[in-house]
Amino acid sequence: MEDFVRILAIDDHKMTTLGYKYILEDAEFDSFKVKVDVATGYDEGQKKIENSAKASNYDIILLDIQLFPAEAKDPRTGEDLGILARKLVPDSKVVFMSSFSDSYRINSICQAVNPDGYLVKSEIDEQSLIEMVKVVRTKPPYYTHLALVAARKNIAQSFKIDDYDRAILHQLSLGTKTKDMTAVIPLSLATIDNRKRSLKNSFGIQDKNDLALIDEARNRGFI
Amino acid sequence: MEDFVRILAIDDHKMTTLGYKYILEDAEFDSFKVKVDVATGYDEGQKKIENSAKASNYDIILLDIQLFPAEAKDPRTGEDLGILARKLVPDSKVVFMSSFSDSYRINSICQAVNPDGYLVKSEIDEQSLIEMVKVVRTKPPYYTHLALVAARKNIAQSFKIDDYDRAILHQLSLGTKTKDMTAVIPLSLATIDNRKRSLKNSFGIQDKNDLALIDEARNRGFI
DNA sequence: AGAAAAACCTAAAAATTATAAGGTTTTTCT
DNA sequence: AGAAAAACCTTATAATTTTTAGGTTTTTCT
Repeated sequence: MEDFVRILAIDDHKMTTLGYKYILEDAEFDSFKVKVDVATGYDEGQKKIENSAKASNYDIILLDIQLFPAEAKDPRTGEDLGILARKLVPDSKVVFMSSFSDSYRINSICQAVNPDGYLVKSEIDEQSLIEMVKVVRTKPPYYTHLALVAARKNIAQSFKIDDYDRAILHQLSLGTKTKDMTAVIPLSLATIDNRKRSLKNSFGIQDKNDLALIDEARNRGFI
Repeated sequence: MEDFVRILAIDDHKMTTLGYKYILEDAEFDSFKVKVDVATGYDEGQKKIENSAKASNYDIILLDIQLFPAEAKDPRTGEDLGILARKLVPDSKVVFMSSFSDSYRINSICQAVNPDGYLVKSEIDEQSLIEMVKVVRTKPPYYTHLALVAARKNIAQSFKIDDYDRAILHQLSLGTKTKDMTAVIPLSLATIDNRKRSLKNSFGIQDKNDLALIDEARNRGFI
């Protein structure tokens, strides 16, 4: 049996969508074949999503975030199309492809759309693109490494860690003694001390020592 | 006339130093040829720097920062060799090659050594390596793009810009209205207002509007 | 094991930053 | 051009953070 997975790829660079198309349509999947429909630009993408609501849905919608040249100042982004898709075709999986791994934007997108995938373009290659289709189809979500790191940063940052905290953690990880940090960080020893303590609190390791703090900070991706 | 530029490349991966050697010795320079001496690891590097002080100096010393495996916990880094070189052979140019573009470390290195070059390894290719030698020889310093961005960040951060400030700048750049930012940033409107004002002060554009703030933030690499 | 150093902790005063509640000026839209 | 909205600014109070000036406990070195 030959099942078809239908994908819509929206990007303002036609070459990019065609790249996705050729790679995915040529790829060998176990139990299905892929058919990729492409849309160049915001308006064409919007139309194809709207049409798909009336006819047969896409299985996966690939959305570039930046759909207008940076200098165009058009506020519409792939995020808006994602929201639209969620409303009109809730069964279609939505996957963002972005050239930036900026954690603010990833966070805002995750809150607004909760996508089934998020790929940072610099991390995409043939393998990961094919893998993404497999994962998103059966057990979403699929995040590339940088996207995951950025997303996790935001979750961790629900308690706030600022530049000073980061500098302290960084110095700790270098093995700088706390008393010598005043030379590098413009805060008093007491404050550095206080901040270390409150970091330990935030991390839930209040009665552990500096090594545990370094460990935990590394685990959470702050170092 | 065939002038020789003598270079010492120190890295704990022999393949890396050999890469530099073959690229630079094969390259065509206008008025000179290059001779690259390699040192694998900290101790060999230290010895060659010490010896060069007694005999003929190197023109350029290329230093990897990480000279021990990450898990080794040895606190000695290329930075220490840089400090040594400045003391023993002040006429040799010192250039760091680092795999991270971490702004804290770049800053600490710039303060301790004030290097004639800083290259982020992911940005190095044949052209840039050759270009680096030309620039460092005649009109240093040479910084790759990421190193420059990171270094500039630290200079700008002499007045402190924290996560909230960055979030505000980011929202501004997205075109979010100030009054709507309270939904995205956990601060009161008054505070966001205050912070925008003090950011303008810090940037020296106190009587300009939000557009000027976005511009300036972009110039300084905060957006 | 004992001394010295560093880490860890507390309390209170000083400084900074956030907020509330007003105002004025500028921009935007019809 | 005029109304409405948003941006911009001020002042006073509340809340938080930093600093100072001491402690105690743990770690490190001889």
